[in-house]
Amino acid sequence: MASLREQWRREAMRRIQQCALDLFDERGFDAVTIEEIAKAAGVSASSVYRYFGTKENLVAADEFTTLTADELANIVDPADPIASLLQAVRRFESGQRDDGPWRRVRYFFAEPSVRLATLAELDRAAQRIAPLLAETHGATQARVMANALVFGYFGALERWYDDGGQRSIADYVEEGMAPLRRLWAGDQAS
Amino acid sequence: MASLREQWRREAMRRIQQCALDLFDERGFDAVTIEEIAKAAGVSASSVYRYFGTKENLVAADEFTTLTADELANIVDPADPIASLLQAVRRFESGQRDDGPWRRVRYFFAEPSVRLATLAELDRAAQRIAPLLAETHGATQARVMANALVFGYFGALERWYDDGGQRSIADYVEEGMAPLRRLWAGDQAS
DNA sequence: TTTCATTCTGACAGTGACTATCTCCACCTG
DNA sequence: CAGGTGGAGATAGTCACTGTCAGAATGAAA
Repeated sequence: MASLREQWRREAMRRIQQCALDLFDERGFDAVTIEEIAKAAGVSASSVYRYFGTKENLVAADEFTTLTADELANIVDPADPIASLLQAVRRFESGQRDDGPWRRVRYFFAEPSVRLATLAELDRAAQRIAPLLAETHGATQARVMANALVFGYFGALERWYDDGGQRSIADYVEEGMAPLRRLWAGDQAS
Repeated sequence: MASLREQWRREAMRRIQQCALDLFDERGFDAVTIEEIAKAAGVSASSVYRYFGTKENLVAADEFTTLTADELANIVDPADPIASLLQAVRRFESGQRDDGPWRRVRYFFAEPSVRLATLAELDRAAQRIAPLLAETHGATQARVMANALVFGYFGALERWYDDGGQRSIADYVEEGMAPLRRLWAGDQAS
């Protein structure tokens, strides 16, 4: 399954993303062109677009997006999705390369266009999560709850950023989303 | 205050938006260029950008954005913001011109780039609403709740769209956001 | 009414993100 | 190894968007 092509593709994507972040950190997001990133990573501009689609996705592209429907269903617990979220956040925080989440997440809030791309990611995530929540609620309520969950997380993440990223992200999620959690606490009893 | 210039500006914006929607309906969003819209509305392309900033905002630009901080504070009731939202939605639905909300809202969900612009609008709205909710909760919880509120509304709106826009939007908001409302029901007692 | 300052408009040129298309070469398969 | 496939690079083109500048309409002061 990990064919030679697929392997090389993953490696190229990682290299492109690293080069892009290096350049962005050095000269600012807007001042760097795709052409320069491609040259730095030793690929063509076409490939950068093939892999990432947009310039913003060089930063906003999340491992989360690549999950299959089955994997997602395994992660999300319909009875307590916020616990699932917390678990995923903790894994994300410890799983980042040496520099931690700050380097990438910084751009979510510092660069408006990247913020937008992040909102798009979350929107797509909510669309995938909503059906999983429809077991306990109706379709409309499930859709609302999925959005509340996903974008509520974004709000907590922004608070983390506004505070300078000192404490852990999970702390902010746990504190900020505690009220939302009450919404599912009732379901468990039924 | 309604100076001659301001008056003409409002009229021009309305005309540009109408021409844009006409062209979009006729030939599709992507197939229409700003230049064509400008020509149809009898203004320069520069003016279109001056007024709306982006092509997407020709559709997504909401009266909501133009509210001052004071007006917003008057609308949003921190003790029951969902009631405030419902009120605003009902006013919006009845206040639309003859064709109803469908014509514009359709693009929110049919055209991906417009959807993005709408998310950006909502994001900005949440940032403004969060401080108003901070009286009852902490800053982080207020931020999360503001996002849950605003993007939850978006979810309900999408359900309305998916169902073909037959029933009223307020119905979907009321049904879909009922669980969220419980979060503030506790505050009233205290 | 004339004059001056301000502000908005249109025109123009430029940038760069993104798309479409083609050719070519490296990988998989029989 | 031969033929098929799909992904990579190169190129040209589109168009959203920006910056700048001169000129015209506005509003106020002389």
